[in-house]
Amino acid sequence: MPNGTARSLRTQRTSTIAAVIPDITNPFYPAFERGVQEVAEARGYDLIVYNTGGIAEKEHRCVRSLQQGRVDGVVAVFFNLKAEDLLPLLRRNVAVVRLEAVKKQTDNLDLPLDNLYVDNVAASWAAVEHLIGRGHRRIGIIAGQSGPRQARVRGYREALAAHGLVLDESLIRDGEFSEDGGYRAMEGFLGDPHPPSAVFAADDVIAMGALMAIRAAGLRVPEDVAVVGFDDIPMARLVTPQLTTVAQFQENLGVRAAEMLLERLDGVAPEYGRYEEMPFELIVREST
Amino acid sequence: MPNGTARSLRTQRTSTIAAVIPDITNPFYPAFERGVQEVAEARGYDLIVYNTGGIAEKEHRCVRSLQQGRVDGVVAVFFNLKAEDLLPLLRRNVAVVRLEAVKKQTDNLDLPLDNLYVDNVAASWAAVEHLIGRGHRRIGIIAGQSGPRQARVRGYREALAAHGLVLDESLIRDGEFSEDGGYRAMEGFLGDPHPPSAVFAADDVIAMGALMAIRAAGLRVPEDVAVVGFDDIPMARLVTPQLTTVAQFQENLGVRAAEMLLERLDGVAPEYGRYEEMPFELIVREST
DNA sequence: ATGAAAGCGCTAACAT
DNA sequence: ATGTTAGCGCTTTCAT
Repeated sequence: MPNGTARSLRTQRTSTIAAVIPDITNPFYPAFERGVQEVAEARGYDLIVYNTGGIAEKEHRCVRSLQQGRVDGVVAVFFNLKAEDLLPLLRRNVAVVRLEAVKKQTDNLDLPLDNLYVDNVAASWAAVEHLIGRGHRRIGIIAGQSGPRQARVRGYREALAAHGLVLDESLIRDGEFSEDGGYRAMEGFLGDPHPPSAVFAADDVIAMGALMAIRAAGLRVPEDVAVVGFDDIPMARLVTPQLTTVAQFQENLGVRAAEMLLERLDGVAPEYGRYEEMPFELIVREST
Repeated sequence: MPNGTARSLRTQRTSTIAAVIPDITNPFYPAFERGVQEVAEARGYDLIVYNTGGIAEKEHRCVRSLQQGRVDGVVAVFFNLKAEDLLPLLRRNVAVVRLEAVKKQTDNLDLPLDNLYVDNVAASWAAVEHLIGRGHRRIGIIAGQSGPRQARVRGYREALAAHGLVLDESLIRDGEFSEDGGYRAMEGFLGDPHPPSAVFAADDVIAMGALMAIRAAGLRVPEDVAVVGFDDIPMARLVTPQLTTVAQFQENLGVRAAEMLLERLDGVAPEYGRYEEMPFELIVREST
């Protein structure tokens, strides 16, 4: 049985890739990781996983660790790092594919840095438009705090504007991307003199918390308050009422990201970075 | 920035450990992985993750891959491998900690192989006894197919016997550890002339499927059929009705397993393998 | 075809 | 204290 370390030193290839994600206990990521792993494994690569908590300092530490040459490439979901922060990796010839929430035009056209993204602005727009179509006029958003937050709030704003609805800034609430954050934000809404009749939760975990808060207040979904989520995590169709949400097919995302990475490692990728858009789909269930 | 590969070759240490799990998309494992990672990261170790699908052939392949000396130690949940299958790793001085479903007395007393286990027999016993205490006399089990299946069925049998209930073999159904498996098995029960009034699902994912099948049949939980699960995955308290289940605190499990591994890597573990028992707790919610 | 040897980038031992 | 060197186990080149 040959020694992999020695082989790696000699060949300058580690047969290992890294997945950098915020938090594996957020139900969005297991399927993503599995997607990455499927293709990695099929091609004989091991997978190292980093959890950054979506925290800038840990993301930086992660990049530093990856500079040690322990991996051939990395698939990453960064909430804070910019393309320039990845330069040390690229210079060391470590390939990088990022999962993004929007297409950033200015970012990295001249770097060999690939990007995959779901158009979160359009997706949020679709979610909010669905609510408007159901007759809602007073629609709140529980927005999360980082990562895709900005894109999703923007979709919300644009959808309202497009339909001539006034934007009430008090209808935009922040919370963590956690059930607790969703619960508390929803409690806040329900304590208001004019609570919204529908709420767009920036992810399904937040939506779960919102659902619980609505039930705890003795109200009904969707009759009293309608709820849309984002991500279509496995739980979404298991709760009562089943959650209307925006699917972004996380396993596919992982598969495609890993494929793009391997294409680059195989030297068959274009010289400069690609931006590849991936589909979303509004899944209408019972909560709206 | 020093080259980690060269350093590893020289020092014979990789500063990497592996977590071997069946499937990260089973909601039991993300928290376990995170527990392992917390302590690994705190001690400067990277974490490689393998998904085996609980399949014997992939578990073997995994061991072979780990023999290449890419890791210092491994935390593993094997469904098929025995202690002897791990000998190649131990001989290569790769430390191993297993998560088990029972204490196997005969297995590895003379190997430097550590084990962590939750007493699945006692835990299942507790779940079934709870059902009996609620007045149920005809109790089914949906048992899964591998891994902890055997221990959980044994707890079920022993609890029934201890309370003088006759064991009806037709009340033991297999399914995969999946929502689908649970759904189909529950459908089967409901189609019977004498369906059970309560069902013990061998894990929470199976229980989710059972819940859906009961609802689809127009019946109510717990009035028509009571359901207990196993694991206390995050979903368990989010479904309606909230699921009664046996918690085994998976993040703790991951933390302790990683600690045991690092103790061995630090040379402060006893020469021969340890069996360490971890607690479970029956969490009574609304489904029983 | 088979075999010998150089060297990947480090660290630890040793010599100065 | 500082500098030099051997060698970890492989792969690949080059010589036979």
